[in-house]
Formats: sequence, C-alpha cells, structure tokens
Amino acid sequence: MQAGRWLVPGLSLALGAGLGAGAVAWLNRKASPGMGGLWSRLPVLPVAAAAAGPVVPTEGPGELAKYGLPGLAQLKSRESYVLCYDPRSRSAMWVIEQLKPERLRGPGDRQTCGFQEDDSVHVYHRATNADYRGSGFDRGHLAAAANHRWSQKAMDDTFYLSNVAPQVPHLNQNAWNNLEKYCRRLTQTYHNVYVCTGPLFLPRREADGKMYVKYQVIGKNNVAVPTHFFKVLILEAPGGQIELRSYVMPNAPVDENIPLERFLVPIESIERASGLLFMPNILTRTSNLKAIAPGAK
DNA sequence: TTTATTGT
Repeated sequence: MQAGRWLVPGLSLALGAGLGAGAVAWLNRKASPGMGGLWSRLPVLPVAAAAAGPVVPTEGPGELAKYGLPGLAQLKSRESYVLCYDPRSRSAMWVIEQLKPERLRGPGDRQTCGFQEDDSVHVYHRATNADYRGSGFDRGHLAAAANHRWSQKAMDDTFYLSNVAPQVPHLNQNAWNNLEKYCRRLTQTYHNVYVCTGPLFLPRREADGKMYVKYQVIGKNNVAVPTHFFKVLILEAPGGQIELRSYVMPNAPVDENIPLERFLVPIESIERASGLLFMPNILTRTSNLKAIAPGAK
C-alpha cells in the first residue's frame, strides 16, 4: 500500500480547513522518502502559539507530547447523564443515566426544550440542527428526555446534540420509544435502574462477499447514521441481586408488536461490536449477577 | 403519553 496515494484526497480537506482558520504557518520540512512532498504542504499552527501553552514538560517521556496530543476521551458530565463523545461520528459513544421513580415526575417540560449544538465540542466535530434538517432522520435522544422530568435543567441537558443520533423516525417513535418506556416502568420494580445507551456501526457482508462497515452521513458535518442502537440495563433488585439486560435494535423501521424480549442480545455481542466493556465493571461490583439472555421469557 | 418534523 502506498501511503502517499491514499493520503492525497484528505489533503484538500486539510488545506481548506487550515486556510479558513487564518492563523496558519507552513511547515518547511524536507520531504521524507515516500511522502511525496506532503509534509512540506501541510498547514500547522505557529510554533509560538503552541509553546504558549503551559501544559507539557519539555524533557523526559512527556516531551513527545510537547505540542499536545491530538485527542483524548471527551467525557461530558451533565445534570442528567454522563456521556463519552465520539468526535468522528459527531455523536456519543455511550451515555449512562440513572433512572429513579421520583425523577420521572416534575416540572420538566419538553415543549420549552429545543435541540442545541454542544458548544463544548469543537466546531469541526460538532453536529448542528442544520445537519438533521431535511435528512429524513429524527434527532433521536440517547438519554431520553422523559427520564428527567425532575428538573428543567436536567431535561434541557438531554437536548444537546451530543446526546442525539440520527434515528429512523419510525423506530424512534415506536419500538425504541417502547423500550424507553419499559426502562421507566422498571423503576417501579427495581431499587436502581442504570441505563447505558449508544450507537453501533456493524459490519455487513456486501455483494462481493467481503465484510464492510457502511453507514450514511448527513449534513455538511457528516453526522454518522448508526446501523443499530444498543441499550444495556443494570437493575438492582430489592433482594440485592443485580440483573443485566442488553438490547440491540436496527436503525430501521421495527414492528412495535414484536415483543421487546426478541431484541435481547448477549452483553458480549455489544461489547465486541462497540469496543466497550460493561461486564468487568459490573462483576467487580457484585457477586450476585443474573444476566437475562436472549430467549428469556 | 412520548417520540418527533415541517410549515406558517
């Protein structure tokens, strides 16, 4: 594989963004063999600007991060949830929330809420309302608004587009909505209900017999349309037992008459597909785990 | 009831 060849299409993107930003210097560096002069054309921030930052040691192991690291986990802790942002998909990797019966009721009013850009995300990696407009997709909550009626602020926080993913309207308004209602109902039976929700981008076999991850992107920010969504429920029963239920639904119209149990999947399949791990965290917290697997009543 | 979008 020739790196130079497949890097070139991305170069025009980098140049466009760099020129638009204004504060651009040109890195004058001898072209290394095989790079085809690419380095000499890449825009970088002026060194003075980078050096102004206090953060990184200039000696020892930290020196390789002298000019900063290009990305770190983006955790957003809000009134109603904690989420991990995925700048590549312009959405969340996962959102975790705690459901309690008393939090399901209160002054929170959906009518006063509006979906909002998340200003804490860099504009390059941020979804906007314009991206969704006319796309044919709903702005589907990951942490649901109705889970947080206990405070207007808590409900408002669910309307950040970082807590949203493009969702097929029929799914959002029917089967997925039913799954969310079911989660709220579980607060009547269980002392504590933890819900972790996120998108999946699952590989699929194409006509040539090979596996590909293929997904649509919408808007000028290329917001990724998930192929599926998952929900992992951690339920604390009154007796102290912990129950685990994990669901996956395709981002497609789903007949709402199909029982929710049919969407149960082994937690391991979500862990393998998502790159996330739930079980080690759960197991260190309990020796009393009951996993509700597919095929359960 | 809750999930939304679009148009005026």
